[in-house]
Amino acid sequence: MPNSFTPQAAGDLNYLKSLNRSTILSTARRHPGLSRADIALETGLTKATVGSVVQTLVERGWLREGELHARGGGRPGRALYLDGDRHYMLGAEVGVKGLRLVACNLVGEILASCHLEEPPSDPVTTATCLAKLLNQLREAPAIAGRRCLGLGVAVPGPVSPTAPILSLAPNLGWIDVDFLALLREEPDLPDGVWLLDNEANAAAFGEFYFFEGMPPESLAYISADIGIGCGVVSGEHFPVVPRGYQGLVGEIGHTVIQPGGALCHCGNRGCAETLVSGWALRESLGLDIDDSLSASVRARAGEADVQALIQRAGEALGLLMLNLHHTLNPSMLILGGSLMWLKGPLIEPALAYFEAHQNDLLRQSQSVPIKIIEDSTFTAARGAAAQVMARAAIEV
Amino acid sequence: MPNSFTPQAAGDLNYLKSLNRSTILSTARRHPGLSRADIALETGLTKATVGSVVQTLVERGWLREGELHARGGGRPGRALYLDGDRHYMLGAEVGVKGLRLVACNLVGEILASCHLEEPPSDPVTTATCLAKLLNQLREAPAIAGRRCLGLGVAVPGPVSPTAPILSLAPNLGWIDVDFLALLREEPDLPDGVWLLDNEANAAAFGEFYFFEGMPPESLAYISADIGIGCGVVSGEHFPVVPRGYQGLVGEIGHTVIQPGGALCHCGNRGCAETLVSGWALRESLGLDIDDSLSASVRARAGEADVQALIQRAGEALGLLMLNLHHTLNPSMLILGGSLMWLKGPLIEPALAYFEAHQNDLLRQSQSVPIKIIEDSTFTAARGAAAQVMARAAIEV
DNA sequence: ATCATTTAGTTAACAGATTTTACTAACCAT
DNA sequence: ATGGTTAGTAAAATCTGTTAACTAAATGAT
Repeated sequence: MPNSFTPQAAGDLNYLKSLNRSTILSTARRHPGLSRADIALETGLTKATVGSVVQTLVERGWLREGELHARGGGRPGRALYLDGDRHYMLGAEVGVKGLRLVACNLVGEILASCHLEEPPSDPVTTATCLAKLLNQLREAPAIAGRRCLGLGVAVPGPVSPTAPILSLAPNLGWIDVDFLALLREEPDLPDGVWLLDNEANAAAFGEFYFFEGMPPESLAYISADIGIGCGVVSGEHFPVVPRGYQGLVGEIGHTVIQPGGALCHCGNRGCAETLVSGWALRESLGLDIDDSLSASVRARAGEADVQALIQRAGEALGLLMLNLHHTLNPSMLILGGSLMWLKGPLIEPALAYFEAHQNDLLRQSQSVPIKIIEDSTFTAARGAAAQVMARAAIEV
Repeated sequence: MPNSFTPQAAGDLNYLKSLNRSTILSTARRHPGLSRADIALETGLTKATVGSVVQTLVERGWLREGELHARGGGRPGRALYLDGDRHYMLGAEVGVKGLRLVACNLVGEILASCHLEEPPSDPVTTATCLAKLLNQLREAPAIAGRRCLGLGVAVPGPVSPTAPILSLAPNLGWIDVDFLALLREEPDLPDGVWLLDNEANAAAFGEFYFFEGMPPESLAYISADIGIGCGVVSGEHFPVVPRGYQGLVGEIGHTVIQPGGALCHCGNRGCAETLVSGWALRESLGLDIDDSLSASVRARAGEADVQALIQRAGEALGLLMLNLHHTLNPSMLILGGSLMWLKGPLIEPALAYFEAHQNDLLRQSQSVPIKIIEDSTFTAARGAAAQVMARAAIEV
């Protein structure tokens, strides 16, 4: 059952209808090609109910009928798929280094995208700029004739769990920004579901929602960028991103892993971010925020202290993964963010540390698959779009 | 909406009925004394629905009518309360140092309790012993005439999220024990809901479910005992304990907070448990597992190195609390477990560390209330009983 | 004391959801 | 072709919460 399906727990017949519609839709999403009868079996609903619900979902452009099943026996079932042709969602990421935008369809394919490599200034200017780019994106031919389900925006900082407000983005210098309100001031933007979420949460959600193949029970997406954060998702039909009381779930960059260590910009010593983050590594290498970290590291790859620095960062990342496993215990780990451009020299020590320090609690059980996203340019933006779809799907 | 309400997401009319009944019951639990009309307002259901549901809940002994409301205006409402007189739940903790048993009623009052201070040996003997004690407990006069809702058992180790099996209890030397199956072999035990859960999870659930006054949005219960673990709960009407993929959520004792530090029994170095746990402190003081830690510490309170040891343990606990806050972000922290007998010398450094290291991410928002349970003898057992009630309540 | 007013709670008719049951559709093996 | 099997649909039945009208019980003004 969904945790975030409706704000209140009690429900009427309308609610029940909507719940079952969403469940059927979700079943079709997670198992493409099932027939009505398969879905009935899978969900526990009757053929009659599934039949009538599927009919409305097809009419409204959420599902499409595919080929006939070819398993012997009686009458073959008609395969059902999410309809990728009649809707789209907008997703955007306001990143420290620029804006990234995507439009994608119900199966997670990116229909059009755009990125502007220019650090955002103040919220108002950024909103205006983003609105302009969004409207440009909507002109893309791949989108023509589709209905827009809404807009999701990912931001580099914790978002209040009770209101769509960015509490703090240290790397942008923004505090308590109601970014969606600013966007609403802009002309010509589409209606629909509007969402704001933390960048790591959005990315995690997207990777989970649009997972190719058998989706994991849960996953954590570690976003290793200027700062380091993490988003968690779990839940079969209605994936839930735990946010915690103040939206700090997954703020692992500020967990202390080296008491008395280097001073962090948060005021504490020994935060994970002092060892592994675009911020700390640039500082150690004497780079500016705009400099390319991976290029510099590659250029100085021969220097022993640079090697040691990256090695230490990798090990810290591995330690974070281990600690994450003992606190959030996801069934899969995904590594993303611009630090992945450092590739092997960072990633290998991280994986090695993680492997080498599996303790009794873990060794018993099967190991945790780890996926690395080398280019996560649009991961968060696409994830924000996925969140829009998930929300829109419960209203249909 | 509940996360653990039913295994499948789709629902029929029966499900809807059960959902609303549970929601009404939960509303009465969380706000004792509301009238039918108040509950209707609170849940969004109509007076008619609430009226009919309340009638059956009163008939079945879950709710009782109380006094008339005294607010001016029209006809006064009739206050409703959970009925503490017609049911009871059994809760038991299989602890490293012995067995603890309680029987409690729907409002969380302990009607009868029992504890045996003798370390459990093998699972079978322990099950036999526990069954005997449970049946003794059921003879208690305070229980006479009540219906038993079931039995919850708390154990000192992770429980598989998919089956009620204790995966690993290092301090008991138990591995993959199906303790409930062993209990089922014993004669004369009552029917009803049977549950097995980790001790910290059970304690956390109980503190949340039977919270006196306005319950927090979520809470984490840190169990500081021989080992150190943590349980998390959140969810208004249907509190959920996240368990993770392998039941390791909250196994914070094995998060590494001092890389290269002392060797832990899990094989790694620098686990939190090497700094703050009954196990590590006893080892440092040269004590046996059966010795009283708090007595020894009090006896040697004058020694500087003992003071320093406890101080360091307290600081490590504070650090754990801080890291917990940045990963699980509960709205309230509860400290329990036998280490709390060390009182001020342990607790004060922990609180001081936690206060002193609030960083920007936290300082913004309101501070986190911390509650200390000095005597948590029956906390986990009562929590297990609470879990039984929660489960039974959705079936009524 | 009586009456209007207000709120609480109940009752009966209603609308809407899923299920049940029966049916038709479509394929395969004999 | 025919029987067996599975997919999907249609109509009746069942059960849910809602709506609307009612009764019940208190307050306060007359």
